[in-house]
Amino acid sequence: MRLIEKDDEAPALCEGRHLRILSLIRRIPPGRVCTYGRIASAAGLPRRARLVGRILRDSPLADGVPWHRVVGAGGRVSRRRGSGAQEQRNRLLAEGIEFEDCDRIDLSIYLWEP
DNA sequence: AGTTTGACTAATG
DNA sequence: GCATTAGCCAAAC
Repeated sequence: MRLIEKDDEAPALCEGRHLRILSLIRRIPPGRVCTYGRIASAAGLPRRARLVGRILRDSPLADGVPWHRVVGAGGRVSRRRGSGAQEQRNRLLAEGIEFEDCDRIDLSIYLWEP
């Protein structure tokens, strides 16, 4: 039996975590949103909200996931590089989501929980 | 190998 | 409300 000499299994574990998070995001229905923190908790990773954002930003596996339906706690669209935030706003508006005070989403209406 | 950097969040003043 | 702090930790530098 071959001993594990290197860390060639670690990436698979990371990838599993990524996939678990991404598959949750995929389940958010159109016209609804979820938060980074809730996605993380639902994936069994409480207090790992930053990981969710980082995956959406970096992972090549994030192709095709409705990233625009993930918002910050309190229903705010997170800042980021480029015009992604505006794009997210547009997509959410296109799905019928209304903003309050021009920048906040009412989670009591639009929040989707896994 | 140590430090910095975030698509985050809850708590506190 | 806004600023700060602390917790979080994988990637990038």
